[in-house]
Amino acid sequence: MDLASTVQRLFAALRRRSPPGLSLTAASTLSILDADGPLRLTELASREGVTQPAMTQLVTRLERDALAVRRASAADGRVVLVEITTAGRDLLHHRRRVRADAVTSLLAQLPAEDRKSIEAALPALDRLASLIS
Amino acid sequence: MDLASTVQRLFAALRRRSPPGLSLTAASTLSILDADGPLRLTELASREGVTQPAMTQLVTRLERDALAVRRASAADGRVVLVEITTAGRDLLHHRRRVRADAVTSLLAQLPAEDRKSIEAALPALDRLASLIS
DNA sequence: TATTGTTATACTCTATAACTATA
DNA sequence: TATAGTTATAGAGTATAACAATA
Repeated sequence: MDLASTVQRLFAALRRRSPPGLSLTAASTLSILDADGPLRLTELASREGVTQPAMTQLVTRLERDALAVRRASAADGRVVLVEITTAGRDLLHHRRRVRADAVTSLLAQLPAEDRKSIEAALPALDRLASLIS
Repeated sequence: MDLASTVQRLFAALRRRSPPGLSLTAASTLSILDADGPLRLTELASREGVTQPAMTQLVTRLERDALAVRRASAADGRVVLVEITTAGRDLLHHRRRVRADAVTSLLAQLPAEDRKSIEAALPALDRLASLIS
């Protein structure tokens, strides 16, 4: 029983219950844009750990779906600033709510002591995630 | 701070540090074959939560890479039995070891009480994962 | 007819290499 | 020349629909 396998199993399960229409990377990128405002494409690619061409295409899809827009930088003509739209924000928040509800209802099926230990470990797991990023 | 987001962040981080050469679904499918022996293609698809055509293609890739083989069923001529090879088993175990080592070295960077609470929650998280599948 | 699996087709997502535009 | 981003190309991975073989 190791943490990596457990995380993988949990994630695979979550993914299967996620509403479709937004890939993992797309959702994660929207989260960053939601939290940290307009960002350069290169900065986004670096934060997501994907290549610049991959981010170009992802942003193109997000823009096609009206979830984000490209803007020019006044300071540097080469730079593209990516910004989340209201529709993007709405979709993101809706997905989060749906997913959180699903997890909550699953947790409710566990014994109380299991819930308690998971809840107690959450801040530590969060710090672990921050450590890795 | 919710569990779903934390799991997603942990998984994204793990994925980025995973050695290449085996996708998430490929690794997960090999795990099933490793643990539960030769299985029918339909059974594999159902356990992975993917469609039958998707599993056909995945098994074709695994077979091409010599990680699994197709076998005929003596009892039913329609059935394909998928079996992990020694090379598949070796690769799987190697990946697990590499990943477990990475997680261990990361956990070592956390305060002792964080490690303790994560360790304490692991069985509960495992049960949660089983619940979802 | 029902079940098992494959093939055909299309889309997302990713990478590397080559390119364009701006600094 | 260096940097920011795009385009070209290729491959993995997924889905739905249509098909072939076996039961």
